[in-house]
Amino acid sequence: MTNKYHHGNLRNALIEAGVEILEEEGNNALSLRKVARKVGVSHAAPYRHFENKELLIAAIADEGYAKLEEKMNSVTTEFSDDSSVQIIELGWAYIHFAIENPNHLRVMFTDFSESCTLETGDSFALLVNSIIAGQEANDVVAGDTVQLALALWATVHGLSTLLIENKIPAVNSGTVSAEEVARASLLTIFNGLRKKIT
Amino acid sequence: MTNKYHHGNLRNALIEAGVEILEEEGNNALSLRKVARKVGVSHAAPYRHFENKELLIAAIADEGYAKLEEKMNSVTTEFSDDSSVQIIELGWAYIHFAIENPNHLRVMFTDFSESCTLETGDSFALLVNSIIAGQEANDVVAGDTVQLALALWATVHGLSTLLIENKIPAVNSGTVSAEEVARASLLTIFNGLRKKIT
DNA sequence: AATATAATGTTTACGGCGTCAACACTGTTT
DNA sequence: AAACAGTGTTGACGCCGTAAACATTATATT
Repeated sequence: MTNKYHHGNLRNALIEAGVEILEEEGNNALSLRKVARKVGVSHAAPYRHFENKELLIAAIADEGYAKLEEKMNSVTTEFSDDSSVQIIELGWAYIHFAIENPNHLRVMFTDFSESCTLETGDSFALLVNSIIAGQEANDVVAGDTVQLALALWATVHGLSTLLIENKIPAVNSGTVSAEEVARASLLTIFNGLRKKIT
Repeated sequence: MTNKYHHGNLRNALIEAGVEILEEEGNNALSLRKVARKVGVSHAAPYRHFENKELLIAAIADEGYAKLEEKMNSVTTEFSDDSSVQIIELGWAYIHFAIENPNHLRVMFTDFSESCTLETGDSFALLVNSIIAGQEANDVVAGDTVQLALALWATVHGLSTLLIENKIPAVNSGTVSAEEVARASLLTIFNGLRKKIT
């Protein structure tokens, strides 16, 4: 075990090293050889655990989905008493994750593996449940819940990518913060989906 | 111009070849050397016109912004008599462009050059103007017009990326078409921004 | 028109990359 | 104890981005 010809947990070590390189040096710097070097293993060793580079990246993406889901889970319980607040905070959690881990999010949504989708995972279910709760509380408008969730997800995801790709000039120039833009947009969209309380 | 030297219009030829490789073989296949080969020029020739690969890609991205803007321009005039329809069709034009040129859109929003943003270009202005028209027609809710436009843009952009990255299972499985999902989501969001006419 | 100069293209070279095949070590099964 | 499957190493291949030195041609200067 301590003799390092056989590493022991190489697969996980490679994923972890990959995540670190991704976050510290960016997408372009992520190479199989660099990951191997970081773990202290020969350049071909990763091939015993990943058929090719794309599959290592897919595993890194999975790590991201898990991290995001964990975060959204904790937000769900934290704001469980008000479904409207919960929906907004779920959106902000997603965007905040993107801002803090831009390269990780990019990988999660650049990967070809169609198996990895948020909608098939549990994170999307959290959003759907929040909306159902909102509808039951007679606050969120009636309608196809999944359709509402998909539209909201698109908004949240769009804000995330626009922010991390620096496509919003007002944020780039420092006029407003990313969070301000994100929350304002979320409220703009979400208020339209609420029953007007006049 | 001073472009008629050895090859002729090499700079533009490189961009055009790059766009073709991008659309036919995908992002990963786009290399400076392949572009040079396609144009029939030595592998170092591109360096007389682009300082590095990233700048060629930036030029390709600019090409995409121009194409998208052209499309949105024609939609604007085509649906100039109804601002609500106009807004929806602008959104659909954007998403349709993404679906037809997924790799091009990816490049437009993966590029680091912060100079290229839709909001500083004319396309965003088209959307803003449509919303102003909607507000003047007393159909779209009052409020910060740019804020409304940004939120709508985020939704449209989010739908575009989710669709081209195959992140919507119902579309992947063929249950519904991309256009159906896109239009339904657009209407869901947009109806919330309209004054309720009951 | 002759020549100088700047613009453009080529060749050669370097190190990094993804991947493969052949080989080496190790833990497990027989 | 021997065979085997799993895991890691070494070396090789061709492709890549990039840089330097060189070659050619268009334009400017005389």
